[in-house]
Amino acid sequence: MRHLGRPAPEWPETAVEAEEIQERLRPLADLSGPGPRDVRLVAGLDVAYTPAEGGGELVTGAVVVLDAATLEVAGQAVVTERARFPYVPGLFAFRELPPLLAALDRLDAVPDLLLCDGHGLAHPRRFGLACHLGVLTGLPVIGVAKTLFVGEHGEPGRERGAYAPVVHEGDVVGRALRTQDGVRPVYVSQGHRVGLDEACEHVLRLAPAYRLPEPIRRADHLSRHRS
DNA sequence: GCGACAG
DNA sequence: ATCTTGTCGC
Repeated sequence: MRHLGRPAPEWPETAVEAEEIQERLRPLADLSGPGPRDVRLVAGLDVAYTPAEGGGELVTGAVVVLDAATLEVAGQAVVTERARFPYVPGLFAFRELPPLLAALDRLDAVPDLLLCDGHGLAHPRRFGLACHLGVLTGLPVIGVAKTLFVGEHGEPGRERGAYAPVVHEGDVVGRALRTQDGVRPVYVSQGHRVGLDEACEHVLRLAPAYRLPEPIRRADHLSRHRS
């Protein structure tokens, strides 16, 4: 899938510049549902970190594509490079985007849906990694995070499938979704071209046995073994 | 002003 | 994210 990620023409030097980019791209995120009809290939993305020789750090972006029906691996790609931005809460897309876009470019087939670790709409400026990834690739993206970043929510029911809306500054920005009975919920938020209801349905269907959806678990494992 | 803060 | 062993429980 060549040319999905633009050859980064401008990259922020400061946090202020990074925030300006988020503000400028935010309107481009499509938050209208429902989203793609028939999803055949789903990709999970994750990044692992490694200290680099002589200072700095390396980021390893991994993408694992699964057959949405059987959950069997249909493709994968891994890319390791030097981190281009420091970790700043709210701006970590600028750390993970480069290796992820590079890995996506190495895929043979274009996925119908992307699942990334981290938030989408549930972000201080409503433009987390999932939204940024969607705007840059044009693909439908769902954000799945392990911890709450912004907003608050009630305790979802104990059973798999139960959920509670995450509200931030008066807006519903996502959901705390229980993917397995009795386990901590994951935080699902819209990234691009997928409705919230549909996003939760996809996450639930893709997480038949563990807390995190299978595509993300596979990407997590791949990024570690190759970093 | 102080602390907290996706990964 | 990463640093880290065993251990309690299903």
